Amino acid sequence: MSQPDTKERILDVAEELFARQGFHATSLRAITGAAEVNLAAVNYHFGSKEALLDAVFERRLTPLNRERQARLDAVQAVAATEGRPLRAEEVLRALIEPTLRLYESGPGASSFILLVGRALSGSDELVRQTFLQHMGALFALLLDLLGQALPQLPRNQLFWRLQFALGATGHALRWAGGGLELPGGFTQPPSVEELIDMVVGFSAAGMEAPCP
Amino acid sequence: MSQPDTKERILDVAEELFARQGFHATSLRAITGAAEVNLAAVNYHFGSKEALLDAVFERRLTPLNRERQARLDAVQAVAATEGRPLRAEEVLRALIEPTLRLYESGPGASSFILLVGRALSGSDELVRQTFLQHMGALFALLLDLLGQALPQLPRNQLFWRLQFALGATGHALRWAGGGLELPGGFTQPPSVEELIDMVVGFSAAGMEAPCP
DNA sequence: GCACAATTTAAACGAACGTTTGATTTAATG
DNA sequence: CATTAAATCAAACGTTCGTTTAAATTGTGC
Repeated sequence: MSQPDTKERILDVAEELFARQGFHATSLRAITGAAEVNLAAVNYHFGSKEALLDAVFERRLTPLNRERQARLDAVQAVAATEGRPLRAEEVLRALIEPTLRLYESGPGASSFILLVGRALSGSDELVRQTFLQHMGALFALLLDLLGQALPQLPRNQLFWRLQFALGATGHALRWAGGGLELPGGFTQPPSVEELIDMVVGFSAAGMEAPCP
Repeated sequence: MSQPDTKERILDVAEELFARQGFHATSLRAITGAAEVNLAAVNYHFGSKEALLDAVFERRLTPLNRERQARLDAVQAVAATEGRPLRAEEVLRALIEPTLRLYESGPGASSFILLVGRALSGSDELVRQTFLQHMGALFALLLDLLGQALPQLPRNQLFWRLQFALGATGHALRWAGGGLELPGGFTQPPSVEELIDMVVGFSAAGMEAPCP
């Protein structure tokens, strides 16, 4: 018999299958089968399949958002004591780095990274809405801080460039989470460090592009 | 009775529903119901649901890729006659602009734009594979041209930056296709022209960022 | 050890899915 | 008009889905 904690085992398997196959394409029978629990366990412990999705996000996103908030606070504090304006690069890094660093916290985390990447892309509206619900007001704060870092950029341009940065980041998360296969296999995947530097550098340069 | 062309009506509806709800979440009954044709019509005319997805991509992507190829050829020719190296901005524009300009070709095209945006994000592996199959060797050509435009950039960096650019572009396509709702609604959607300029400008700046 | 709640189990529910069938209608051809 | 192929149709196929039920099992407090 496996470990006794049925809820955790269900969460682990659901996280992986929701990420790799999508929410709709994953059946409760596939989840409970892989988790070696009874089919009815999901409805007993979580209530429904949708509530299970919510619990998958909740488990990881609560501590992750706490860390993101702390890093954004720290970035603001450092800029204030140094008497300089915020830099777009450090704001983006405070958002992106904790997410990709989840990769180092265990084998199951890469599935969650992939799930976030796919939630960002909004292919499944239910997954995207559940994700955004857990993100709360973080996007508004992000927009505000980037507005301070790029005061010369019109609000409209700022909003869309942030969207593009999120699009690039989501793509990076999907790669890092193993959700996309390398075409031709001619390029080896980078380390987490390198990927963070690349996507932050790319996004920061895009946001700081001269206004056309 | 409606128009006689059953196949076209099925393609139109399938394009819209596959884009808005996803491939797995769209049933043949929903498609045939909205198209006002018999349930068996899909299997009769296309063979299967998967073959229908293939036909949806085929109808738009064949002429679209012809135009993309022509524009990439033109960009190379102009740079050659002017005796200067390629610019990343014009290469990216040759790829992105024809796609987003589909928006002006009719009301149904926005659904296809959304579908491409979601295929790029790879949330449904079957949709992504079908899409990539129709894209053929275009990605390899793109990588080659961008390598000419940015000769100082290591091949690895180039590959990943192109991925980020595709991620940003995919996000723009999903917005333009109406697949994502504006949060808070505080920003009005831009025109197609503006969106093209913004995403091309963002991506080109990201690709040309100094090597860290 | 007994009563009681929490959990797990096997089985079944109705609904929806993609696909197939065979009859029927429509269109085209000589 | 008669014949034949193409297209449409209603109906059913077997499968899988999320959810529910009620009995069986396990764990807990007295």
